[in-house]
Amino acid sequence: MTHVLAVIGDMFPDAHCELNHSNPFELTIAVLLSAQCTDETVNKVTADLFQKYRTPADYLAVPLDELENDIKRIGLYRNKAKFIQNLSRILIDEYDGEVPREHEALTKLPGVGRKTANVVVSNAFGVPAIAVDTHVERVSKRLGFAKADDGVLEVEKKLMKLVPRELWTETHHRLIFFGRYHCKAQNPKCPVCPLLDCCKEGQQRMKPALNRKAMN
DNA sequence: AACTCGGGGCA
DNA sequence: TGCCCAGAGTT
Repeated sequence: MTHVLAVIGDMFPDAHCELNHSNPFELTIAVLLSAQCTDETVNKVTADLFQKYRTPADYLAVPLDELENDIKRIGLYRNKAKFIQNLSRILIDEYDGEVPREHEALTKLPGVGRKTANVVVSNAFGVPAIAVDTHVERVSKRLGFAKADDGVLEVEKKLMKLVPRELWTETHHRLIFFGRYHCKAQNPKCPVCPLLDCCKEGQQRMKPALNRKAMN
């Protein structure tokens, strides 16, 4: 695992959270919006969104359909608009308008699941965490850090065991970049992957190509 | 465990 | 055009 992280670190030395934000509240909104779409798409929307809405009260000051329209370029926008207004109400009523720093409290917010809470605590509050999204899950399974039928919680536990706590957040960022830009769901770059010699799945994927070579 | 939300990106 | 996607909630 240490070797793998070092290699990925060389591939993506600047791995970081790609969602544009300038405070915990904006990060929470951005991660919530990022469900099932790329960070790039989210950033296009939040560029204007964060100019118009700066506080929880701002999101409650407009009708639901206006907020829906403001995030319409993102998928699942009806759910997300509702989540944002309900979440804003709770922040005002129960947390003095601030995003709570506790993981438990975060996951109770509408639209905020385990993955979003992990991203918020690690990127906004400096608490070590490994957020397991589909990229981290896929990469972890391909590299053999988790079993194929493990759920996201199981994958998270296994990764945390393999990596010292102070490296959890960095590990999360590296695995995300590796999965997003190299070890992609479709057409992963196995032929040029520096981890091929320690990746069973990659070797398996490369076999047909080797067989074709042998035929020639 | 399966289903739903959904426009954007990519083949 | 058709397919999949940096999730979370409901049934």
